Amino acid sequence: MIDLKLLERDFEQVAEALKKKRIDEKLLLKLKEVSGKVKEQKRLLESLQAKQNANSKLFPVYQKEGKDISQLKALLAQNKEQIAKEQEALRELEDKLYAIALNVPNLPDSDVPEGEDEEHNVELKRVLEPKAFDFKPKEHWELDAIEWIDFERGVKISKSRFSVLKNGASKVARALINYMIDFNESHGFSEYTLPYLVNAKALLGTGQLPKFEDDLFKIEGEDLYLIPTAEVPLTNLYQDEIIPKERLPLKMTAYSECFRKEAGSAGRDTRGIIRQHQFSKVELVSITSQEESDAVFNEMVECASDLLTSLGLPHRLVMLCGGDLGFSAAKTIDLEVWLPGQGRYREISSVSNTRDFQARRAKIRYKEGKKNILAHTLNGSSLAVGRTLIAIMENYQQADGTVAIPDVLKPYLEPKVKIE
RNA sequence: CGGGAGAUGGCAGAGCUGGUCGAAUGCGGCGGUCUUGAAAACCGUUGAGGUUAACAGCCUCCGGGGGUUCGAAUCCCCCUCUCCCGGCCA
Repeated sequence: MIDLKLLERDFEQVAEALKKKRIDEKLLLKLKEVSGKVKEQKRLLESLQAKQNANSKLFPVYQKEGKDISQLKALLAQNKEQIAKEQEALRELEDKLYAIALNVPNLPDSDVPEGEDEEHNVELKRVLEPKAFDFKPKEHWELDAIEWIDFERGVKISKSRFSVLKNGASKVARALINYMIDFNESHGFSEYTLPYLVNAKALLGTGQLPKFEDDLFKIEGEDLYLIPTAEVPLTNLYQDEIIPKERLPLKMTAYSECFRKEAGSAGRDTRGIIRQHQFSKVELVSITSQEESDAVFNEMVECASDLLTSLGLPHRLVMLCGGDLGFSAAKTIDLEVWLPGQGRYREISSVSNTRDFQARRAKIRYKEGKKNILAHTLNGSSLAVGRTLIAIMENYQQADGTVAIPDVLKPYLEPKVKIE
């Protein structure tokens, strides 16, 4: 949630920043107005409550003195009625406030480039040269000689956009998960194993709800949803907590399956396993003080980039422009891996700093001296496992249709499995 | 899924015959005295959010929601969660 005090104090700054995310100033004006009304209503209600409290305390005194209390009683009964009325009014205003406020995205950082969509993202750097093939590289779903992915049977037992890995793909995917987690641990992230089902409060905390309910799989009759990313359980581990500052930054990593309805993705990436309803991912989440979030952000980007480099996968870093930035993010750097079959770079990781946006929703704070301060939360895919698998398949494919294995993965595939 | 007990401040744990209770006490934390230093002992301090120039005052919060009352942590109803017993199960 955005800072309503900032909105009140410096409307121009907020409006200017959110222009990058194409948020209409009118909406913000409305928000400011409602926020002001809430405050005013609260003041009114509180003065009535103060009166009620003060007068109620007179009862034991009057009784001791043997005074008549009937008049006082009548007075307070009347006041009570008014309190109920004003309380109802306040509730309505607050509902209105949250209905707007929870749907306003985070403010982009000042260094986020302007732009409509992904066309305007800014490439920061490229790492590793794509290697030259002396044959025409195939796309991953064309490498059918090795029988690594079974699309038809995945659909048969579930529905479209579900698939089955087998043979070498299963082995490599599992090796990747272990490798990534070990890699992250060596960079100071500690490992967690988490629930794949979380409640609405958690999803509200990280910003998936209330606005993006359509993208989530919900369990019927329960207050539970399948997680769209481990970011949700990981970040919310600390919801409603006040963390001593000395314990920051908290750096966490977790493997999980991710589940997304991808309601708006019809027709895109329908072939292969680029875009699935279920996919594996190793995630990074950090909770930091306000001062150190930039430094940790860079560490996370570097961690993901180095991981790709260690796997020998050419990739580039891209700074998202305002229009392409996610709802909760103040700043995002995507890592795009080179897919020779497609002949282009495709997103494989995305690292975001949400500043205090999620922390305000989830009430994640830290204590500095006597003060409680909203933390900064950051998240990033270490790497999406399925897409990494694709990248390995396409970048390491041989002329005969088999796939070589990156050296760093080999220890994770012992005892040797036959990969072909 | 059935039966029983419970949910209070960082933790433990009183209060629950309704009224100066945001809440005793212990532990922990912080500050101090003492000490070469530390421990012990002693003194003080120590929940969160909002309003505000203000750590003055005021309001809200004793799992969540609703009710009774002038007044509720305390009484009533609903929900959720936790623990114990049984059932089922990896």
